[in-house]
Amino acid sequence: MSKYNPKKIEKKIQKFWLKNNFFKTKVNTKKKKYFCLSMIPYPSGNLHMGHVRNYILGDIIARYQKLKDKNILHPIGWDAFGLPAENAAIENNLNPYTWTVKNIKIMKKQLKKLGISYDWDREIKTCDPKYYKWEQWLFIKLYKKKLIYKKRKIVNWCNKDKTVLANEQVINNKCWRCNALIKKKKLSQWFIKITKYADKLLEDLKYLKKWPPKVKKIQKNWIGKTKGFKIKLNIENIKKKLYIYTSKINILTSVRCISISKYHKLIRKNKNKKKIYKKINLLEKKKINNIWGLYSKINAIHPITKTLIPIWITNFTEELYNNDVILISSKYNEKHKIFIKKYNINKIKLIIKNKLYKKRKFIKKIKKEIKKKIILNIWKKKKNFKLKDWSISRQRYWGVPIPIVKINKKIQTVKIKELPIKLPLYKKINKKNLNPLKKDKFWSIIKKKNKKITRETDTFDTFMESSWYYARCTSPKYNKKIFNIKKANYWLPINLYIGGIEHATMHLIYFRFIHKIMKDLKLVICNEPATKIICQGIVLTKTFFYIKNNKKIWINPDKIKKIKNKFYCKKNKKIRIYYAGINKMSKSKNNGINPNKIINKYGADTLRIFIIFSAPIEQNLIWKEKGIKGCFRFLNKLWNLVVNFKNKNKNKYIFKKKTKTLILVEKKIIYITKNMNLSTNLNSIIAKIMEFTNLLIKLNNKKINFSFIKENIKKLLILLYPFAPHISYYLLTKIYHNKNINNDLKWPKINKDILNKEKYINIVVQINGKKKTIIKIKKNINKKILVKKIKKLTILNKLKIKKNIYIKNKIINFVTH
RNA sequence: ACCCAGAUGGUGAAAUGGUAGACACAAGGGACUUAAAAUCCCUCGAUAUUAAAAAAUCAUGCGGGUUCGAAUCCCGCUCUGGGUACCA
Repeated sequence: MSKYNPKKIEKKIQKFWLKNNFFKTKVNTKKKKYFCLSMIPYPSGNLHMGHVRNYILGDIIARYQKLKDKNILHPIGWDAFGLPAENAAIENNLNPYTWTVKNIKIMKKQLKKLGISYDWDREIKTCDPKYYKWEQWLFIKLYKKKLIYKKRKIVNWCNKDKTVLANEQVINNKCWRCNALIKKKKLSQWFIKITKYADKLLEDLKYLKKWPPKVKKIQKNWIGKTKGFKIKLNIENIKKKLYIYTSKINILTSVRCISISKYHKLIRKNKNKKKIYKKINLLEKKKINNIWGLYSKINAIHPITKTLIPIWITNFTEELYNNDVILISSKYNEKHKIFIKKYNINKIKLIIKNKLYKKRKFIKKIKKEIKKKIILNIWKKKKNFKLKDWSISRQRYWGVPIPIVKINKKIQTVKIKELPIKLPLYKKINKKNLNPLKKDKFWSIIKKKNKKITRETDTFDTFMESSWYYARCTSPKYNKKIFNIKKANYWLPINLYIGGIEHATMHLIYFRFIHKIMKDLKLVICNEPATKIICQGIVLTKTFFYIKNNKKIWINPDKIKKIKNKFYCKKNKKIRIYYAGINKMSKSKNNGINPNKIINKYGADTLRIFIIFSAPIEQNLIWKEKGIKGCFRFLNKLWNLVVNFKNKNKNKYIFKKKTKTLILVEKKIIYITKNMNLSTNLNSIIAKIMEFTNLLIKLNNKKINFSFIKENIKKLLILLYPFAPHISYYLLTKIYHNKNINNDLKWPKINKDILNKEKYINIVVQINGKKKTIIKIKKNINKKILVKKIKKLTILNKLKIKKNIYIKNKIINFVTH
């Protein structure tokens, strides 16, 4: 053994693990189970540091739980459908399949290099017909349960991606993926009734005790439950009724008008429809962002005063959100106030049933009437949710075909026998034809016995695939059913699910929802898919671009050099580089830092330690390579410690029991174990392991008891094993003189008795809460003796002590005031 | 606007009512070396005092409060980040 050469040993150890099926998922019925899952990646090209953080964290916990002697399920897969593949395919003249498969290959290699403990035989690819067959199956089941419907609705439309987006996928009125402004469009779409589960999704949040409170709060707000009243209003001169939901019923005392969307029935079925739409068009053209309204010339009748309330068409009431009918008053909402002022809408007349009142009495009277109606059960309280049904169809090619056919204009699901409906693979896809399925008449039109059958050419939202994969992971090759129910119920719920906070309202809601559906279909037993979640922070880095043909072109920070506060491209200094601030690492901004560079230079273990040590896991991390040397140095020190120790002659060591050191070590192990169980403070755990290493190096130089140090080196290497598995495993094999140390890989047991051996202890002496000195004294000493001893010290001279407070074995505070 | 989280050295950060700055990075000094790298040792929040050591005072965004004792709890403010954005 000589110098620490990570490249060599990591390769060697990885090969050994693979050869010996080290990470094969096994079930030993005597042991507990642990299902550790990191959200599967989208195969975008290269792994970047954001991925690395996610998968390393999962690996640390999975390896730790294995040391705790549990059955481990730690699977991986690829969320392989989606738009970027299509866009990249168009750009590179490939097909999405080839592009995706190529990327999976690259990223798989990188994950292997990081030494993540996956059972690769269980890998899942969502673009595999054997996988999505069961998604189509599930869809048909839901269709039959009447949880699926097709409807023309206002939807969010991204003009750049040419597709529909769910509400959850719209961020600041922009597309979550490409950041283009969203347009509202009326389109026929497939929906899944997530609203039917809204109450359950909200209620069950309280059982998720190990979920980050932040995620729960975001979900709660997103579901947005309110309790209010749905009231029926008559309309002047028209037989139709108008239903209004409001959570503040007292708004009836100050209502000025009613606002409806331009698509409301009253407008769509109006005689003057054409005229009205013409006017609306003019208004819309004028100023897009301004509030506008148009009086519909229809009036509703106030349910209590019986006076008329004008109905306005406005641009801030849309069917897409909650109701498309709302009561407008200046009292509750700033926007409404502005609207009322702008159009000078009159106050409500102080008349009830033709009787004039003074303002105060008028309000009192209305409130009384409202109460009456509630007590008489004429107006009933109703729940209302902000959550809307999930639109699951997309007008793009690279996704799961929706298993629907039209037979003579009648919509039907495909027969289960016929599944999977495979997505045809084309050599190329054309920029002008973004949904080639539509034009592929071989695929979309089937002729059977004079019947003309046409297929649905929309595909699923890719969030469908990621909503149930975790259950499939329990039996990825099972082909009789969606998954092996026995196995799913053994492994579920997920013990730890790891992913980014950005999924709080998207994936993490869909995934809970689909789980609840699967529970109702009796496919799973447990109530929630995951008992614990960690949302790791985002990895950020500097972002740069240059301009070519009036287009922003993002350039990787690796290719940039800073000279005198100006940025230059390393290859071509003439190109003007613009700095775009610090952003999330992503393919779209070309600012992903490839881990390969660091692995090649320092090894995977150093990278693993560094990314965990740099910041608390929930916190965002601005990528800086500066600290990485320190982590490499630490592993080198460890290496040298073991090498030096092994090369030394046993006989030189003096036998001496070191209780003090034992206590120090035990305290560290207790701290580390406690935090490993909670998966918290991982950065501090590394700090503790560093301290432990430094301690052993010191002791080794002092030539203390050979076997004592040997035992502690073993402990140290095991504690480090989840974080830096290669070097730890390698050094352990050297210590044990055995290549297969499987049986010795066990987390050290805590021995609290050692702590009782502690005889002397440090006590902090304070005056008025400020530290003055520290004294070493016998543990559990009597307070009176302690005070006597301290009074001998000069610090208390000339002070009038009024009282003292003693915290046992910790602190004594003398108070003078 | 509303809701949530946060603000600690030159930097990443420890400390969840009890010794503020653990563990690292960077920096400076020294040893080894022809030199570099690597390694090892020392200094490292601020202030003034001292030959030096020890000790002292001030420091956790700002202003108050509770407490023997506050980075931590409470009230008010400033800034930063995140969520929501019409149904009030």
